[in-house]
This record gives sequence, C-alpha cells and structure tokens, in this order.
Amino acid sequence: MATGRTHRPATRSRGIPEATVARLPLYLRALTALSERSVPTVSSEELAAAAGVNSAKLRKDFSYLGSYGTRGVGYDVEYLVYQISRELGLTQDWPVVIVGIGNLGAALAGYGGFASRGFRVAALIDADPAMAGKPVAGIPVQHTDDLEKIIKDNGVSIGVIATPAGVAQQVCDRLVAAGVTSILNFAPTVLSVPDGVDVRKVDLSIELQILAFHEQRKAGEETAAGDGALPAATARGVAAGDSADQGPDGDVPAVMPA
Amino acid sequence: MATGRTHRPATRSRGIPEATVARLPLYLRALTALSERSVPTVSSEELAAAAGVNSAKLRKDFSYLGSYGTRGVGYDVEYLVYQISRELGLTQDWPVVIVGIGNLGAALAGYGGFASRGFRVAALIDADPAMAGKPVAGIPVQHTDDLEKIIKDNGVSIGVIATPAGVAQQVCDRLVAAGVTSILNFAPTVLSVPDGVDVRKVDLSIELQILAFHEQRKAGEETAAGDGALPAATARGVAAGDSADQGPDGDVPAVMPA
DNA sequence: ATGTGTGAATACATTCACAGCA
DNA sequence: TGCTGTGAATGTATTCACACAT
Repeated sequence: MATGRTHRPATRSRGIPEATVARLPLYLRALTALSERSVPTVSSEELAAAAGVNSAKLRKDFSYLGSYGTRGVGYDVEYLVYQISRELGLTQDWPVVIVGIGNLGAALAGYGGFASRGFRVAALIDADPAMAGKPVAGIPVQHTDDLEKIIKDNGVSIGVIATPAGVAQQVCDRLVAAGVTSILNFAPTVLSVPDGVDVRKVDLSIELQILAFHEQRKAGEETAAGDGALPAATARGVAAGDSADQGPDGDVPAVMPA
Repeated sequence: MATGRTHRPATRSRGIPEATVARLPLYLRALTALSERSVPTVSSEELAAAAGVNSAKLRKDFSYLGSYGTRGVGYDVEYLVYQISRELGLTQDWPVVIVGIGNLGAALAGYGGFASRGFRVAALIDADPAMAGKPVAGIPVQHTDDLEKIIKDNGVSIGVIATPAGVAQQVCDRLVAAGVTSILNFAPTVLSVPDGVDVRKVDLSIELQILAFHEQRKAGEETAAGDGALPAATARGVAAGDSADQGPDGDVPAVMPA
C-alpha cells in the first residue's frame, strides 16, 4: 500500500499467503541483524541464506509485498525492515498479557525479544494469591480475579496462555470475553474459541514427537517387522515444517510449567 | 546423514506426508484422553472434533497408516493409540538432553509430558559452573564440559537447545559432533547443521508476530490510506497454520531464557 | 553483468463425494 | 444403515527459468 501504487493488485493486495506470513518474521530477524551491522543492501541469495530458506521462495514472498528490490542490486535493508514491520503490524506496539506464571511464564516474561519487536508485556497474571505483587522479570504479578479489568484497562488484544492444561480453556474463555482476539497457547489442549479469534499453539511434546518420527527412520529399519520397509528415502535435511489447521473452534497443544 | 539417500526413492508405503506426521501427535493426544476415560471406539467425526481438525482430513491421514478402522463402527481407541505410537517411534523411549537451564530450560525439564510420551530427560546441561550439581526438577545439572561424554554415555540422539542465541550454534555443533541427529531449537537463530540432522524451531516472537499480522487486519482498515481495503473478509477463525521450510542447512528461531 | 520479479510448471495438501464393507 | 477408505477435484505452496530493469 505505501505509496499510491494502483496497478495490479498482485502487489499489495490483501492476499498474502499464510506460508509467506509465517516466514516474514524470519526475514525480519535476518534483516535486523544486517541492519545492526550497518549492511546497506542484500541480495535475495544472501538474505535467503541468512534466513534459512531458498532464494526463489524469498523473492516470491517479497513479491506479495510489492516491488521493494532493485534489479541487479538487491534490497535496501532499512527499507525492507520497515516494510515488513509494517506489514506484520509491528510499527505499533501490542500490549500482551501472560497468564500462568510458572517457569514457562517467567521465561516468557523475561524474553528480551518482546520490546524490540513490537510487543510489550502489559501484565503477568497468575491464580496463585501468593504470587500476587511479586515481581517477575521486573513486572509485578497480578491475580486472576483482575483479569478482565487488566485486559480492558490496557486495551490488550493478544494473550499468552502458559497455565496447566486443566484451566487453559477457562482462562481462554475469560480472555476472549474480555476482548482478547489472538491467543498464543502453550497449554497442551485444543482450545475452543468463537469465530474471529485466532489461536496459535506451541507444543514441546508435539515437536519432539515429530523429531522422534524422523529419528526412527534414520535409525534404520531394525524395528521393521512385517513392514514393507523402505530404506533411506527420508534422510533429507527435513529440518522443519509445521502445520496446524482448524475448524470453527480453537487450536492446539504445548509446553507446560511445573 | 544416516544412510544413503540422494535420489528420490520416494517409495510409497513409507511415504507419510509431513503434514500428516505433524498431526499424528494431535490425534494421539486426543486418543490418550479417550483411552483414559475407557472409551472403546471413536468415529472419525468424534475424534476429529477432539483433535480440532475435520473428519475427512483425519480419515485421509489414517489411510496413510493403514486400514485400522471398521466401517460402520469407527476406530478402536487402544489399537489406534498403539499404531500411532509405533509409527511415531514412541514405543521406545528417547533419551533427551536439554542444554541451557534458564527459566525456559527449567520449564522444559519439569514438563510432565515427557515421560508419558516416550521421552526421558537424560540430562540437563548448563555452562554456568554455579549450577553444576544443583537439581532442577529433580535432575542434577551438569556442566557443558561434559556434554560429549553425556551424549555418548546415554546414547542420546535428540537434543533441546534452550540457550541464549549467541551460543546456540556452538552448542548445536557440539551436539551434532557428539552424535545428536535431531534438535529442537528454542534459541532465536538459524542453525546450520549437516545433512541428515533434523532441526525444528520453536519461537515465541515469531508466533506473536504472526498473530499481530492477523490482529492488524481485524483491527480494521484505519490505516488504509489509498488501499482498496478489504473489510470483513478475514474474520474467519483463521486459528493457525504454520509452515517452515528449509534448504540444505538448519532452521530457525525461538524463545529465550533470561 | 547482475539479480529482481513473475508467469508457468510442479509438488504437496485439503476437501469432496461416494462406493463398498461391517 | 453408518462410517470408513479413497479416487478425483480443488486449493495452496514451492520451484523453475527467464525476460527485463538497473
């Protein structure tokens, strides 16, 4: 959108593929590093290497944002940082609340990547009265009773759930009722949310299980009982790939504090 | 690099799509819950609802594993639990080491989902000499100096990196050199690994940025300057969707302890 | 020369819709 | 009759390869 570029919608139209959106943060991180080293421009090849993707994909991804590069030269680092930040909505800063201050919640609260990337921990919330008032990562923990007020007073629209699985849905319901429309769920449960609310999950156990699956292959077919064993086949540097889905309701799983 | 691969042996029997593999843990979790409630059978419809996917997808996923259902009836819960566990390689248990025992590492160490799901924390490793010997979640922390020995003595092939970004690559290199072939990376860096080593990332900041992107849209087109704004359109329960990729090397980012 | 931007080709994933088995 | 299993249809993502701007 930026300037008045009204040609083919292909450029800045509202149709950025999810897969591309998921990679923008990666590019942004690599670009930020370059920016800090005062590198003025990068080629798609270089940037792709730094982000761990291949250059064709990167160029295609950028093409959805617009034509921000210069043929024969590459991309202007600062300009791209700005464009991607804007596209991701990071030019404003998002107040976030973290609910469930166990080890995980504390780790999240202390995560340095927040402030620097458009997010601000507006509040830490926990159900344990003993924690109320105690500062974690410099921020005082507040009691769950005040959840609704905290959300409203701070205009919070993004919530992080780091509670035990048993109370996650209930916390989720309260967050949503109070106005939160995006949730990052670390509890190992499928959350049900109304339409219009986004849920993303982070789940240690799932990630490990996926690794185990590939690990098992690499280990050879020793286990092969009556299977039409397939030797190598997969030894590729799989190195990741997620996928989640969703019907009308919530989403999935995750790590969990003590 | 495990065994030889090179071409595209892409057989068929052993060809479970990545997207399906990524969902098996979800199904497994839902099935385990049913199993605990002594539910004997489930239909694809019911199980799909519990796992947060749609039934056609679930049936297609299961079709890659074999024909484990009964037409007109559904799936036998116990049997499916076993088949999926086996497919994921969870019938054996995987010793795992966690490197970097900050808040995050401690949270992971205390995660209950380990033991119950085929994983065992074989060791906790940290570079801080002051931590050595101190138990975290009941497991004594060991010093980084002994990393290689620990990996070898325990036959560890899966490592979790929860260190600050600055040392992640270095830790990764040592893990790989010592024999680890699967890595779950929580540090916000792209790790380079040789072929045959799988890397998966978990990155709080990236997840939040993806949420922010969608959140921005929902917020309306207030920012809309000369854009052919697209009003509602997105209010759907987007609710997730990942995607990562990879070239020849490693992968990406993540949370980070204090 | 060099490296972007992008149509066209290919690969992968989801959804449909229904035949066929219990 | 009810629900699985799966080909065919559709949708999405990645990769190729090259015209073209600088």
